[in-house]
Amino acid sequence: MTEMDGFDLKLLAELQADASATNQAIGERIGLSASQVSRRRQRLEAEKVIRRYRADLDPAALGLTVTAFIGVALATHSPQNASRFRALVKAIPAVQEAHTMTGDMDYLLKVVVKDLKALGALINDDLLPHDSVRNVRSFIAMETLKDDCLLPLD
Amino acid sequence: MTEMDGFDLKLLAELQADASATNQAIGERIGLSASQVSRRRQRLEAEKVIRRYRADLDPAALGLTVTAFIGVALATHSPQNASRFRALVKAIPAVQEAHTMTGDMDYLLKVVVKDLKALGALINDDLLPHDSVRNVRSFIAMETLKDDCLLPLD
DNA sequence: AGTGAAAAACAATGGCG
DNA sequence: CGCCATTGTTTTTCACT
Repeated sequence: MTEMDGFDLKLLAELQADASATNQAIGERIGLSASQVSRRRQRLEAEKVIRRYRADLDPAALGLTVTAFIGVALATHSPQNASRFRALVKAIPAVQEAHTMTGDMDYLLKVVVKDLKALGALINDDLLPHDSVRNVRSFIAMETLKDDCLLPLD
Repeated sequence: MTEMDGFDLKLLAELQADASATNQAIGERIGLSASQVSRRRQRLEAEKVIRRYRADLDPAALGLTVTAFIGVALATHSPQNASRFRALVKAIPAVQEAHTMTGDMDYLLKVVVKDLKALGALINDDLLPHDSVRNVRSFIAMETLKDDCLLPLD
């Protein structure tokens, strides 16, 4: 992995905030020519510092009104059980994030669904019946104050 | 907000998975000409269904190795206190998400930091000393199984 | 609602200072 | 690393169905 200088960090900051800006426009803001922005960008893509480009959609506009976090405790901690649970969460599109956690819960999921009924269905029909799951505890987000997904770049 | 048809949903699914694909390539996959993809895309942008385009960066490549969730209880639930806490989390770049929650914790934050030391500093220097905060409880992600940010589009 | 072919904008290279 | 010119690609617009 190559060293990153201040220009790279500024470029990354611009790109994660708005990837639709032209190399020219970004260059003007960070003090670099368009061709240099292009070159650095290609390097950062090749190095996989930039993983991909994506459109950021508005959940509310798509009728997805409920965000919730679900803490999951597994039935046992056998490797088989863990891998079956992994497959389960990967197969559920509503699951945005899944982390294995320290502390009393084994997994923490972030889910986005249409309404509370869909959340209930997800928990009762998908999660709880699965053999690997012992129990779940859900926390519903009433309001989202911040969700910008902008990594802190020093 | 205009009605969305099957083409729009397919287009959105493509764009949130890979926004660097050309209109031509997307058109071939969803069965539309490049010019139609362009026109629909502009409409979805104008309607703010597409909020923006972002580069998805690799936290590990940037030295951000720790993801944690922090549950926060406020000292009091006065409007002033709530708005001061909002300002606080918006001012901390390490905070990726902040939600007000049902249940026993008032806020749930998702933070990404360099290491455990930085997490400790964030909690002890930024969060706890703030007058609006009563206490916090943190959960550290050991491993992230899924973090694709792809909204479920029926 | 859609296509296809122009025109305009942009990205990507290479050479040079 | 900036600048310039060139080439190839992509987006966007327009005429048409």
